[in-house]
Amino acid sequence: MKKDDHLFLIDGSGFIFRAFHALPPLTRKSDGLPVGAVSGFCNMLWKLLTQARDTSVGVTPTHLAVIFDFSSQTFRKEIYPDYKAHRPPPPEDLVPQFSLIREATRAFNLPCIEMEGYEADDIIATYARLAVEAGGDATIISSDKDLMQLVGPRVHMYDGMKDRQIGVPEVIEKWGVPPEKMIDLQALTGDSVDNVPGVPGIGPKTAATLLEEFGDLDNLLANAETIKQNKRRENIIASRELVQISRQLVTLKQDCPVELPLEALSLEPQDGPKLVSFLKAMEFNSLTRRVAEATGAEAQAIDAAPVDVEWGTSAHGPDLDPGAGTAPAAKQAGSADVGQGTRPADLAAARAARFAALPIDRDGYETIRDLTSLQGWIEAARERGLVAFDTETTSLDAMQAELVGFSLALYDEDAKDKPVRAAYVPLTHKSGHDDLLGGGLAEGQIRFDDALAALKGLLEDEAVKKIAQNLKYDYLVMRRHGITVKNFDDTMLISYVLDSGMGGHGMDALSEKWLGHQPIPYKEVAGSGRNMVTFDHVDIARATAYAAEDADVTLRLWLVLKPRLAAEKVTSVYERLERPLLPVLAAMEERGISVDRQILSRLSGELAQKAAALEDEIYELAGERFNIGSPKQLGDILFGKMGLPGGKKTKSGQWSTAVQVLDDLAAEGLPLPSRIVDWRQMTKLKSTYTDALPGYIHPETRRVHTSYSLASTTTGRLSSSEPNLQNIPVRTAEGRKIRTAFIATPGHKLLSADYSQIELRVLAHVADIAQLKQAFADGIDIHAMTASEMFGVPVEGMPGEVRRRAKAINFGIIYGISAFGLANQLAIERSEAGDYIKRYFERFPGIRDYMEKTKAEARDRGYVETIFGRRIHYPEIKSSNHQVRSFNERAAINAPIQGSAADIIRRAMVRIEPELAAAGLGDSTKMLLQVHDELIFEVEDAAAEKAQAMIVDVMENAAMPAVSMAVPLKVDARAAQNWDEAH
DNA sequence: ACGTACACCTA
DNA sequence: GTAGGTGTACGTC
Repeated sequence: MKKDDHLFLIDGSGFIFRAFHALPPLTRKSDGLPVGAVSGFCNMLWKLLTQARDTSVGVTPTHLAVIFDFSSQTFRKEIYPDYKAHRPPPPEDLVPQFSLIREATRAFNLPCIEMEGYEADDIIATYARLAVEAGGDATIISSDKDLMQLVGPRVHMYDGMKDRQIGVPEVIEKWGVPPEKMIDLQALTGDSVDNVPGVPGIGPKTAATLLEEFGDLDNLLANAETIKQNKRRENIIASRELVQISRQLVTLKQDCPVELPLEALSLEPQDGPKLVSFLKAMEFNSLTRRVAEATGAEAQAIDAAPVDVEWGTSAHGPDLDPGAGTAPAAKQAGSADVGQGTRPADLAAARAARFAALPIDRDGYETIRDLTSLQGWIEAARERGLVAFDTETTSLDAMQAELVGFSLALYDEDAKDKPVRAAYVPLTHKSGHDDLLGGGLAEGQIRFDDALAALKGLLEDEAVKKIAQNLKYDYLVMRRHGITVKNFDDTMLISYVLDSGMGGHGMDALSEKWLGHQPIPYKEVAGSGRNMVTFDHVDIARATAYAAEDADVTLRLWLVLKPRLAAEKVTSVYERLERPLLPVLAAMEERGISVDRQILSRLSGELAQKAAALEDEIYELAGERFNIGSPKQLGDILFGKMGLPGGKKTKSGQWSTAVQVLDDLAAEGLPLPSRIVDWRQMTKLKSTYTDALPGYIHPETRRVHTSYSLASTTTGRLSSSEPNLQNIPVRTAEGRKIRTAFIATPGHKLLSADYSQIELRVLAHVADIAQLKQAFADGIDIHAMTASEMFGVPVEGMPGEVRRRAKAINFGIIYGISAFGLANQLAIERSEAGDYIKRYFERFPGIRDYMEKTKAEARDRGYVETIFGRRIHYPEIKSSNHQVRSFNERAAINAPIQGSAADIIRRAMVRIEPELAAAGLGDSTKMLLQVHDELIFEVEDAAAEKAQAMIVDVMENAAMPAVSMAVPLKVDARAAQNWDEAH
């Protein structure tokens, strides 16, 4: 190679992925072979070979090579085992294209270079260096930022898809640093795709600023102490060592022992017939024609080349099986049950130690493909009386999900090295790919009905304990096939009872926490986004690894967690408040509630008209059109352009346009803020409710089925989602109209029963406040009583404003009051709010004592308790950060109150259905919804009165006999045609 | 496609 | 001041 020679280095691996995602899907016509990326690749190569001078590269190559990754096992994994650890498998349609692209390269008569242990980027770096040393130039065909560190006066990059040259100025423009500092920048920011660690909170912009200021990374790390921003300084200092590793990871190796010398990359003339033969085989007709014309080959006379396609696991291509080799090495095993005593605490500790040490063996999972084997597993489960169970389906929505398969796991106590074995039973996996027929059933699956019949016997067997994670989901799926799971445990609920406040209770989090094991992410099995497939299109071997692992992990979690319930004395919380609620909620979800589409549609139209009219007024008043829904644009108009007073900033420095701010401006008589507040209300109601709710109407049941989460609050409350039916508007008349769309079926009524002031009653009970207890016993207006005590105003003829303030204080107490918060709520000075609180505590010293006692308990034990023994942990209550500590203190004060109320309604919910059934109301009265202190039923007209009395009775006595409340619980109930009138 | 900020609905 | 979920805008991968 000599001066003026020009080497093109094509990043083949990068191109494959980019082409696949950027280009429309293309398949070979005759057999559906996916070839979109191959087509893009061939077109680009041809263009570069024939017209490079006419593109923005502007030169014709004299040398050219296409470089590929060999495998993901490179020297970088030795430096940092997690490097590229989270890579999902390539999309199914891309797999066969890896080998095709290599064949394409050879068909073009070009060197195809890959080296074991090195990434394509390293080889490119090496050849670029060699070319420059030989006096030539190099152009790298790629847009990957990882290669930008190589850019210099003699080395350029070219983005073939955008026809854009990338030189030193372009790198600076995009990243804010010159190419030689790209390594430092990448080390600082890290790379989430390749799993290169960086400094948290530092992105490209911050990194560039820092490098500008300190010159380079070494200098930055040496002088990190001088950085002003607290968080940033701490993060950089804490990440020092990782950043050094990251620098090694992102630095390309320019001295790979390449086999081919530069001379071997010299461009040779095309072998027309060979190339045409390949292109014909790919059925790229227009390119075939162009190449034939240019090379003088007789396209008609040339046969399509035989092409081998590698569909499965290939020696090439990155991480086709990310499951392999990523299982953590066994930790210090220690002998299995040494030290195991008979006490639950010892058992729990020994189990935790044992299973954390025992690696998970995905290769040992079995795929059950015939009924006899399944019956064998079921028999084994019966012998043990214990089996872990998990379903695989087509949807996260249990009401829509189609069963695809299920997995089982069994425990062999005596098998020291392999105590858990697991299997997957595929049922409705599809064969083949997206062909026109949609793919029939894959072979080797048990007939659906036969498998379900066998499974039904097991799941409904009271003598066999079924263990699952988040069983409510599987329970519902099985219910829809006529199976009711009996005798179960749910590891999610066990964890929730044991460790509320200590992090999530999902399987991945629990597995990581207790087993030190990361289960295969769902994304890696089914893909994500545009490429996601439903589970029935996952290859059965992969599905087995994923599904059986879930059952395996669930069983291990149960073995670790279950003994802790007794050891930590919270068994009754689990057995009385959690486990029995699961079937109750499943039934409520399965029933759903009837929502009138027409009412919502009419409301939506009304809201749209009102919003449109307001929009016109707003644009007129503002003097220009803008996006009213953008707080940023709105803030700029109000406080920038119009210069209105009273602007406050949000914590990110934007103008606040919160309703409080706008209301203040509206109170000054300004029309614009008031229109905006109205517009917000209209569009909120429209988008969140009238437009969204109809989309949740189930196609078959024609009802709306929310999903309740039993374990996503810290306090014991439920949460509702998809849709959230716990936040349907009620405060304003406009909003309440939405509730009129929730209706009873003909011949029925909706019955709403809600606890009156339940949290204040709980407070009166737990804090033992004489005046409060007396007031509730006498049925006095509690807020008026509070106001009377505090301000010495008689209850008779009390001004509304006085009562409103007392009410805000009462709520404040429940929320762990602060002067800051109360001042905000009442729009008064902080000092005035402080005075109120002081006066309140003078009148109700017992409340102050209770709060101090609760905080001390949280500090001493790390948790607080509800009156039924539910524990809520506050691991950060001793934080040295004042804000964090105060927040935890307020939450700890609130938790026993909110949580006890939540426990009471849970108890009511568990009891209500058996009571109704015993009274012969089981068929006529159905519980549908729970909204924290309210239960909504659908009841036949004739049964409404009797049901109402019974429901009120159960709810008011729900704390008994576990706790005898020092104040009565009061429940208001009403039945009507819709939820608005019933409430 | 995904995450965060903001705003706002409920108890 | 407690506990949630969702829609929109907007920035980044």
